[in-house]
Amino acid sequence: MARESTPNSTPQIKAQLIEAQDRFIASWGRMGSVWGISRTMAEVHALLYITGVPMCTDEIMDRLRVSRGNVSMSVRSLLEWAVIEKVRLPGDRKEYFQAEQDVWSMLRAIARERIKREVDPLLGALDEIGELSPQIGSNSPEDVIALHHRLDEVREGFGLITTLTHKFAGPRGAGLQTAAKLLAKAPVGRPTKRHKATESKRNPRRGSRS
Amino acid sequence: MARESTPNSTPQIKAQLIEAQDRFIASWGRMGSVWGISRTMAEVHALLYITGVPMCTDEIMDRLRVSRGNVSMSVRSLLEWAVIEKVRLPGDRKEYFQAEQDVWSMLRAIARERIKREVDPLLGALDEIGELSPQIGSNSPEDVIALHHRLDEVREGFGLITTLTHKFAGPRGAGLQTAAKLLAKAPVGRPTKRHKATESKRNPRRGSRS
DNA sequence: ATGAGATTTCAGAAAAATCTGAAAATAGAA
DNA sequence: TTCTATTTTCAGATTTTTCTGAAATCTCAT
Repeated sequence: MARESTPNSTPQIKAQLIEAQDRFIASWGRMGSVWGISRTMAEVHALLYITGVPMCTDEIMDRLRVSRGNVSMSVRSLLEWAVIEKVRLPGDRKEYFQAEQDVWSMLRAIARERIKREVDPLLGALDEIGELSPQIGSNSPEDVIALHHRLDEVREGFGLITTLTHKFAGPRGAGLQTAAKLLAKAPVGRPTKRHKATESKRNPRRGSRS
Repeated sequence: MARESTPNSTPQIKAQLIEAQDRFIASWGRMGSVWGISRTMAEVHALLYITGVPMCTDEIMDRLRVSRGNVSMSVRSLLEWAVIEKVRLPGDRKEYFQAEQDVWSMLRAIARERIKREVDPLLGALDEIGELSPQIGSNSPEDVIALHHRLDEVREGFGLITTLTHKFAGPRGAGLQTAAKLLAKAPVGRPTKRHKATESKRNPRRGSRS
């Protein structure tokens, strides 16, 4: 039950531990920016996850060397993502935060959020565009038909992805993990015969320029 | 075979068509920034995909209103992603570009690239961190054990994801589509019983504060 | 209610990403 | 090879995102 420190902890080991944590935090933070979340937000999450210790705003500020405002906003987003939660310690007025400790729940949260922010808006836009574009009649010009065809394909592809995400990446449940294991065993589909340029046979350039 | 224009195309319809294309391009471009690729790169791809027409640098510049340098760099990235390809028209010195027309191939490319840029570096870092951190002995302090445990969990989770991606998102083949359909049918896993705070029983704060 | 401590907000500062434009490099035709 | 259309490169400009810090707001024990 860890008191002043943990058993057997030499200062030497403690330093290595912190070094390792910092490296993890840095890597996770770097990824964060690639995921479209701020570096700090990712770092706060990494810190809470890798240490497993609930921390308050000041502790996070000190450890990551970032401003109070930044921590406040990052924490709020993480709470929305549901990958950390508030903890109150009796007799302490501060709020502490602790990370969800199950990796899969974390991965599900990431998947969910990304779909929400990336795919849903696209699907919405696709619907609007479909309505707005010239409707298909008995003898529409071929480029109008092609447009609808492509819009439909994109909608179908991303639609399927959204459905799957809702199915497997709910905030609770072993969905993602199940899916992953299922797929790991499944045989992979045979390559399709290459059909480049499904649409533009030969080269449909020339004309239809301006 | 479309000559001066397409059959039945009134100027009215043509305008609507272009309007719809532009909206698609704009949406795709917006998504691009969320995917960590530049807006222009996404727009170039959208333009080539939605029109289906091979275009040269100047045509892309004119349609998207961006600089030559920007188009050049975007096109290069798209070629690396393998979602567009070069086309040469005999008797024309310019290079034309045309988009892969199969949505799934496009989705696979996106998945592949994201894994390469986001997950692979993380896995590399995790290995390094594992070596660098205090090694586990017969009676290591509990926080060192916990660190290794968490590093392993993360590595395992993302490792599985990488494996799946390599399996299902190769540049050829119907892998992703197969996987998606497979999953769409599969029964979803039963929710796990909630086990919050797996790690920190009670509240392991106090002490170990430094 | 009061007030000390804690959190949120947000305008402006700082940093990062993206884009431009023109010079340099390249590549095809003759 | 030479000439020229085309492409690439990259320093600096622009735009976007993120961060800071302090004032405003909130909240809870008394």
